[in-house]
Amino acid sequence: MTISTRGRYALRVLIDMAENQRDVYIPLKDMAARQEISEKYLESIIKVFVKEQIVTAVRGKGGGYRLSRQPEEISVEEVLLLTEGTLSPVACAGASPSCRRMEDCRTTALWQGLNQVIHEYLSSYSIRDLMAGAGCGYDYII
Amino acid sequence: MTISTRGRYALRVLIDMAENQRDVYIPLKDMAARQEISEKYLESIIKVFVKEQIVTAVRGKGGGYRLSRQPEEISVEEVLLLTEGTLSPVACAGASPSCRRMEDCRTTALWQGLNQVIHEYLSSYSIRDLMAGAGCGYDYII
DNA sequence: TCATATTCCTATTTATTTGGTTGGTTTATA
DNA sequence: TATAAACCAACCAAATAAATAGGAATATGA
Repeated sequence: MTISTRGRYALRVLIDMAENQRDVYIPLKDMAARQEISEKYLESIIKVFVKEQIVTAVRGKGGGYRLSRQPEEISVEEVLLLTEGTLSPVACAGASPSCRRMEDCRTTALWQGLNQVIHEYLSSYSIRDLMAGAGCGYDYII
Repeated sequence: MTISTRGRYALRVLIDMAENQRDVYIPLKDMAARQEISEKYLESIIKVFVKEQIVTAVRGKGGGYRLSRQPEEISVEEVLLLTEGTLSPVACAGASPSCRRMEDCRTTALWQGLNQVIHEYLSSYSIRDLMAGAGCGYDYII
């Protein structure tokens, strides 16, 4: 039951983009250095966000990446769904449950409930909430 | 972010034990057949519950397994912790967080919060709650 | 114009975890 | 004393995660 490096790195790099957003594009290289993540690996992670138009990319010298939306318009759940595929802890509580034991399974509702609390929690946070200085006097949400 | 078959099978077999508990011991074979799980694999899963004295085992002919405690005294969280090792979705929110980036990491609190909601949810359910006929008029919790 | 800096693309590699299987030994009972 | 049960220690195969490699396309600015 873990969130993979892909998801964690994705979040970190989107926060990095949000915090360093000026009117320029930020080269992957810079973010990889700041976040101490391999450039090539990060590249493969960021790809899907470009495709989903959460991030805008510009090629060539002077190019780089920037967020296409405001940080508060990007939810943590959305980010993790794109990297992890699903956030459901078990297949039977996911988008298309399929298990021939479901009918007399005692645990289906348990998993669906777990799914629900995870969904509620993760959808309640945006990239903005994770940026330095956000919320409640701490640097972090509490 | 998934609960492995080990955890799911463990829950199912403990529920099976609870539902079929008379004054006799239940052979692994019977439960494996009812739950459609390989005997040998189930054996390797059940081992830890015997060790932790959640289940009592009796060897030899006429032997088998039974719960050592009442179903309401066994929480779902406890069961899953024993099979999954940890329920923390990321290492930095687990029992012994260790990441040299923690100090200026923006996501630590997010993961700790997620950990917390999962903990609260899973610790609120016992094996009893998952048995057929438990709670609220449905066969399942809702 | 052309070296340089960037993203984009496809494939390959390596490590780890998951989900088992094999082949027994030991223990108790009817 | 045959049989049915739990116990034990390896081993294995497939899938997934976590990168790495090597370049092609594209834009800039010196």
